[in-house]
Amino acid sequence: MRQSKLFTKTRREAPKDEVAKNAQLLIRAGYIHKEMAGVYSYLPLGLRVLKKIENVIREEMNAIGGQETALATLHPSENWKKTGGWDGVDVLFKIQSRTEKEYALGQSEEEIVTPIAQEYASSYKDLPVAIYQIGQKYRDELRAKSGIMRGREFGMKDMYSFHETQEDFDRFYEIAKKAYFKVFARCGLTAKVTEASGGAFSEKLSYEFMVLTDAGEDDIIYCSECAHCANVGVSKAAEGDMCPKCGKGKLAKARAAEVGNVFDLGVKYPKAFDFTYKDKNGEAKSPIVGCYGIGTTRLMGTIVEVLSDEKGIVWPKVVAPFSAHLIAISGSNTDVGAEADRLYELLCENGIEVLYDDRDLRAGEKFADADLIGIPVRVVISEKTISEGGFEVSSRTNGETAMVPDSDIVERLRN
RNA sequence: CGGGGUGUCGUAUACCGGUAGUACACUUGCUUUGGGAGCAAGCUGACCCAGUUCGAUUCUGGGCACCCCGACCA
Repeated sequence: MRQSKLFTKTRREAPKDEVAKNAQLLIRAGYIHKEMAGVYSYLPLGLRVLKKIENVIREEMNAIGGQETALATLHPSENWKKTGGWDGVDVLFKIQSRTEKEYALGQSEEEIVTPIAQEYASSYKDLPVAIYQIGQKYRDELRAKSGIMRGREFGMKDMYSFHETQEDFDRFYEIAKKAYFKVFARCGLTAKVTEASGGAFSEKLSYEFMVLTDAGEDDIIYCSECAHCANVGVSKAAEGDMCPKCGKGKLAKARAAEVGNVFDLGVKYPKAFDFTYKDKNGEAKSPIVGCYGIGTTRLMGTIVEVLSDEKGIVWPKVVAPFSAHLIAISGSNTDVGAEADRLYELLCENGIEVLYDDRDLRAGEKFADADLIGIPVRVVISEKTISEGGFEVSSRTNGETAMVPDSDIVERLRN
């Protein structure tokens, strides 16, 4: 992508109505555009990041047997009335058509996925099964806040699994939990898993995946030595206590953002829809249902919150909009421009995603933009690098700079 | 939803009861070109509705929007 053709531009100032770091940086760098409180559009750069995050999640969900779907987001009200959600879920957006027919906007998909599973999973032979989707969710939040961390329209991956027994659900939960840790690690984050209350629709405990950041909305207590972690309020121990699990570590308190969660929904939804399958003995049984969510847009916001500095965003490689940012400092020297064009074509031919700053600007502005946009690797071509017979490659993460000869550049950028 | 705050070019800001200035962005030209350049010219603005007033962007009331704290939060 030539930056001269990129739809968006950077800006020096953050809008005064955004306080959250994630929104300030993402707007300044041209990733997102605010439409209203809690609703953002994703521009070319932002969509690239979002798609990469989705792909990481997709790969990990597929790896544990999840099957991807695209479920409806405009829902019949009857399904919500059957489960009690029509009156019981206060964040549910309800809309009325011209003919006064009522609909709900999907804030979650149990009401859609359960009847579908009912149609196809009528035998124990069809279980377990896990289906998921990645798409828009709508929640009528009383107060949207924290940029893209809590919106009224947002992206979420939600998976639903159906099992014969509680044991089988527990088995799958462990698998899903490992997959979740992989997702967050690949996105450059360290997640902790907590036990929390299940909310309005499950009496059982749920598990929340938390990433430590002041931009979060939850306070957690966690062990410095082992994996023990719990929400303040649920935890029986307090800050400064010895860890009740390992007995070695001290408990610390911190703010965290919930980037994912898992709920044991039991048989609530199958009961609401009269969904039973036939077991080996021909008896009708209700399947155990599990629900697994990851907020994709919130995850993107969390990455920005955690991985950024005073100059801008520092994307991890796997989710960066491009893998390299090529900057030509040519001035009036047409040789530099020609050499940069040649390298750009070479990288494209080799399948390397590169943002090529071919704009007629001074070096300082290009560097400032590159730092703000946060692509992990920067490649500079100038009179200086040409005279030294290579390209200057530097890391956005640690600032390390090296001269890389022409013969090695493709290989270097692949890694 | 309770409390608090803010609405001025695209963005950030200033001033003012007498019709709005600056910076960046944008357009044109010239110079410049390794860390947000310089000169010149140009374009662009008072959230909406009412009231007070000779006159309102400014004061008052209402509405709307946005932000913050809280409550809420699959």
